[in-house]
Amino acid sequence: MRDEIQVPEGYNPRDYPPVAVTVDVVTFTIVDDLLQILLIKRGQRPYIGDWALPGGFVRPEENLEEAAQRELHEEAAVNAEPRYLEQLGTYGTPDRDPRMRIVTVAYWAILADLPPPKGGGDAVDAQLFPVVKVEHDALPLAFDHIKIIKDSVERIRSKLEYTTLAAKFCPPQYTISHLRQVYEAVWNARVDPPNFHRKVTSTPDYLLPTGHQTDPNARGGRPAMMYSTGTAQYLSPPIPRTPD
Amino acid sequence: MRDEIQVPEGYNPRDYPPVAVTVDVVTFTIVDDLLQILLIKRGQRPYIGDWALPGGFVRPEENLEEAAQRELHEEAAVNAEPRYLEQLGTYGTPDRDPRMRIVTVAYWAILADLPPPKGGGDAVDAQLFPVVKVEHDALPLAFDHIKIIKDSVERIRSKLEYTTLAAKFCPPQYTISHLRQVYEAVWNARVDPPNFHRKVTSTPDYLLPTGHQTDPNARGGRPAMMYSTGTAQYLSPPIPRTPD
DNA sequence: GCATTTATTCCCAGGCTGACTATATTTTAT
DNA sequence: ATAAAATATAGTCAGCCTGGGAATAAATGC
Repeated sequence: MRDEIQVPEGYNPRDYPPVAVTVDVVTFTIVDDLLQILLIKRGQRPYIGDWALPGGFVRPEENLEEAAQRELHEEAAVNAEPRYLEQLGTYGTPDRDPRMRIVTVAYWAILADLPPPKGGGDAVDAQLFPVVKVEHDALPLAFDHIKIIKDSVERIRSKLEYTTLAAKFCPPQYTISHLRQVYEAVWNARVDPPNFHRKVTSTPDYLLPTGHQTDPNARGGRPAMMYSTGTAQYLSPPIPRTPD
Repeated sequence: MRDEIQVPEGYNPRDYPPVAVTVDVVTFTIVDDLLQILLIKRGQRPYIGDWALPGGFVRPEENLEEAAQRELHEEAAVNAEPRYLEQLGTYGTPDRDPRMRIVTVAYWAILADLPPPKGGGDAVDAQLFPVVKVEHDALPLAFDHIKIIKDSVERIRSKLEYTTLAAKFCPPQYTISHLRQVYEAVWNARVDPPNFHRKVTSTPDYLLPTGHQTDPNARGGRPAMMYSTGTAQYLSPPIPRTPD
């Protein structure tokens, strides 16, 4: 009961079903205390004029992850290296692209301090959108990208519970309040400052005191200690979202 | 700065890089109180004679998940439907297959009561191997399948901490001891019976008392209550693995 | 100075946890 | 039949952890 398409020993490398492989990237950043994602406006059919995730074909000699990074640079005109890049999952419903069978490997990335919405000089029409708006289906999105986005949002929200990834949104030195604002933006919920302070400082090798104080951007209030990020990858114990 | 391989509006559907898409499936079952996975012996080059995950090309009209199920049936001669099937991740290093660029979408499945090692009458040489042996690199494995297997083992071990998936290994009615043995097999560690009992019964809508008692397979000891599986998907609270 | 703001430390009652003991109910050994 | 062993399940308890808040520290704005 062998697979009919099973490849015999001396097979012709073209004897495989015509399927194309692309990558798409959900890029998260925090602007105006809101979790936002980067989308580009489609300039061609199908879904012309709709918003889509940056993405494109995987080239013959590159890794999937390399392809994701490249598309981030080329399609979204992002200069900075992503602070974090992780595979989300693969979406391959046969009719997800009307042109042909396309299987896309989705990635999600954390990019801090994304320069103000690109597209200024380039031909690239890239723009940031708050996740809360996209979640609300308030934007025309191409293909099955709404599903990819929703899956990635759930992933990052969940990962903040048990990993130290929130620090990737922060500059090299940051305060615990800054970190807390990351959590509040990603979870779109309030987090109690005293308890948050206790929790993040309880994981060893996570927040390294720099000795420096005084938040330069302070707008009143007691100056905060600044920290840099240690080697810890996981929070112990986790910081659960309140079911709210 | 557009992608050179960017597809123009009236593009030729063949203008995409030659990449093939396959699925591979890691099938978990418990035999002899050990977590085991199903592997098939390769009958052709490359890696002839080595063990590999069941898998094959995705057909033009089928979903990735459908392809995974089909390969489980065809390649591994498994009759039963998997109790659970989940995408693990996609592996696409350019040289992972020496013949051509192959991107494989890996799935993992739970299959209970897998009939004794197949291959009796079929030409399929499929066999179960304890995960502890495979983890120990005690088996010659094809391609990058050792990595896929290790990733899937970590996934299932982790998922037993916070989901009700362990019950998928059990028959329609089962005892809490049976469920505990699933945890012990998957985690390869001892679990304290009284505390386990308290923990699994604390999640609402998880274990439904059937009223029936008497474990038919009992070998001494007080008979246990039998339960069926409710609708709960997640454990609240989770049952953490002890770091050992 | 005094109100306001933010950071950080303390406090505490209640819940939960792991480790353990105790009891119930069966089979197996003698 | 009786004891011993095996298994299931209930109970105990000290210590940890948690969320909620109060208290204190240290700055700015007026």
